[in-house]
Amino acid sequence: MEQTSNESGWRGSPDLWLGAAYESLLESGIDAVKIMPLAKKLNLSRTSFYWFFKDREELLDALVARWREKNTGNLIERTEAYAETIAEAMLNVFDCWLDSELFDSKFEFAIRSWALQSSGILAEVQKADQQRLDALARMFIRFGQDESRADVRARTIYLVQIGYISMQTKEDLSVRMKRIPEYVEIFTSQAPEQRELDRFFARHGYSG
Amino acid sequence: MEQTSNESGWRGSPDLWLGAAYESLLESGIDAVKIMPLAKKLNLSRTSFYWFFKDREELLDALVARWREKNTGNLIERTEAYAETIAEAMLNVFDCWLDSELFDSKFEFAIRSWALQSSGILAEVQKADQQRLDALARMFIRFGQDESRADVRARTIYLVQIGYISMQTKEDLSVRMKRIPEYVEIFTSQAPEQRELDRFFARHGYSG
DNA sequence: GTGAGAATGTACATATGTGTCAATTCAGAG
DNA sequence: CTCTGAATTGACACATATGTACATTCTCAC
Repeated sequence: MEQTSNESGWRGSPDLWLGAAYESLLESGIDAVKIMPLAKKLNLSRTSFYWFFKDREELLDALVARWREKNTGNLIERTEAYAETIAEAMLNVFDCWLDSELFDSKFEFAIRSWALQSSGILAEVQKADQQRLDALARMFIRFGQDESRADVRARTIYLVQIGYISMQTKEDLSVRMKRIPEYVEIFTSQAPEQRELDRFFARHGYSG
Repeated sequence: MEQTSNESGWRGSPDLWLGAAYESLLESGIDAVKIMPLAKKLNLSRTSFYWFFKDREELLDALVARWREKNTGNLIERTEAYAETIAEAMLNVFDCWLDSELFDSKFEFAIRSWALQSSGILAEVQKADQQRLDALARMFIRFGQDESRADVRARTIYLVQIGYISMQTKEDLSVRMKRIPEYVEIFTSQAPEQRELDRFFARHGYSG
């Protein structure tokens, strides 16, 4: 139910409204992020919203900022993590797809859907895509792939994940884990070592 | 500007409204498919809509039906087309991603975004995903892959395409064509023959 | 406790959307 | 030419949204 920054006796706060906006965005898309429904959800008078935000626009901007800061940063960080082999590096990136602390898939999907109706958001999304693709390609190059190969492989990995998000599948951890070795092999042309897999499974609390 | 079934002297028709709805859906998402804006777009009185459709609901249903009939059918058909090698079969499927007559990517994306806010649509989309994935897996099995491998590869191909759609990239034909051989190799572990590529390029009016 | 100002609430003006109904227009058959 | 019913329209009732102005309440520091 999201109830941050409520130390002071006041009921509302920018974060409270932003949190409610976030939830509505994920559940029903940007057109559901309206002040009246949010007020009802928070049991606050609609107009008190305007004490914290100039208008709806300002709330939406805050929402985009939140997304920008979370998803792209962590992904790039994972592409740069220490790894001995390309297979291990790949598994580092997979961390993002399994840990919602690192990458918020539902948020990502909601933002991309929003991009359909706003060219400003579309530009944001495409900037993020480029940054992420570049980071992935750098990873392949670091492990000795030539540039064109690195580019297509970076794309493949990234597209699979975006596709996965867009499918909105709710799968069991074990189902997804079973596919991991095969994915690593497809994306890197190199099967992961058992110890690499074990390390990966362990950090996601899965016992193969 | 879409102006089908206008033989009779009347200005409106169910198809005219449906066409306008389709355009608005693709441009701005399902929440933009409202009767008032459509009427403005068509220069018709808002209320004449109700002569052809019971209500907005009925229009949206017609929109989903249109999608269902187009995209899934053609994709499955391409997975079953004649091919001598798995690489050639793969290229048959790629036809869909390059020919908007076979697969309407923007339509697909708009429907998937809609699924975010409607559980009915989500169910439709997930049924379509399953049918398409099954067809792709059957293709790999036909060429001798074991079931688990076929499943992951089918997924990879499909997810890449859904991801591509979700990225909403507008790329040059030549840029995409250059990546084709590499994709075939990643997805099938088999490089395509030059003659296979040539046949593919030819049917998409591209001279390598 | 009291005052300042942070936070909330009520009332108003305005815009956009849905759907019904009764009146009207219009194309084509007879 | 005129009748008929297909297609169109404007007026109405209603719901939901935004944002402003002003009054009110509540919390905390003093």
